Amino acid sequence: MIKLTQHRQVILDLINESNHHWEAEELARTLAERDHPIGIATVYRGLAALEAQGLISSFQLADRKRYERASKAHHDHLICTECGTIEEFSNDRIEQQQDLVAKENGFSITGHQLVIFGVCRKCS
Amino acid sequence: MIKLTQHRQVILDLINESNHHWEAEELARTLAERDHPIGIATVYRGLAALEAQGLISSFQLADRKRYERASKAHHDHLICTECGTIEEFSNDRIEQQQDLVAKENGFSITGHQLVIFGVCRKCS
DNA sequence: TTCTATATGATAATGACTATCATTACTATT
DNA sequence: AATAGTAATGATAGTCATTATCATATAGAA
Repeated sequence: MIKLTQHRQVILDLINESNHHWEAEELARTLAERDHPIGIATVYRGLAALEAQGLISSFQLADRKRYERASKAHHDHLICTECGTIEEFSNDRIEQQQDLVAKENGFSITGHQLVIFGVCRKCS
Repeated sequence: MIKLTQHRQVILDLINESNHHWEAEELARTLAERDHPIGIATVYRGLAALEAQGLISSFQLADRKRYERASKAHHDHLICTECGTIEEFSNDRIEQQQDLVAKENGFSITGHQLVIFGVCRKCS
């Protein structure tokens, strides 16, 4: 049984403070800055445990994982290729078409990852 | 100026032989089996060069990149979480909605990555 | 208090990928 | 044919995100 230990609670609280998309190393650094250092291996294990319990979500961006609150409504991401800004969006038509595509291909859908890349307003 | 050297041509030919989604190490191994060993660093550099020239495309799946022919029509991927099968699909409505979502958020779209996860027909 | 199970931290290890550098290959020029 | 310049190559060291290992600490049940 996966425990929600104090360390994990602290990680979860930090993630739940905002809509930020956290990298593991970023979390470890921020916790250290707040006088709550947690070993990087413990952060990784904690993130895995929290995700397994459905308390946070993650998505892969290039070669590293980003973590965010699971309590947000389902959404996908827009990423600016200039400044790295991540914005969220939700689009029911896309969701419906994804379900349709899965069915048409004989797949029983379990999830998806959609990232749209572009240049944001500020970087244009 | 990026050259299309013999090594790179061999890599390109292998990728163009099929619709397969190749990992770098897989390419190196297959070339070695065909008595055409290419150093892994050379494979990586070759893949980067071929992609820069628009001759192949890639997408990131978990912690590693997959490479495929660029001559395919644009498509996205369905991946079976049981057996790992990758299938391709194209859906104009999703493409259109992505453009709309980008515009609505003030983004000038440059690309996207969409992966739908599920369980395929065979693994149900 | 004791015992058991799990978490933790530090660090070594892993694996995908890249940098370095001596050497080789390619191509243009003479 | 020889030479020069440029880039590619291969081997391997290095980088970095992540995980495995192991000694120790902690939590909770009995």
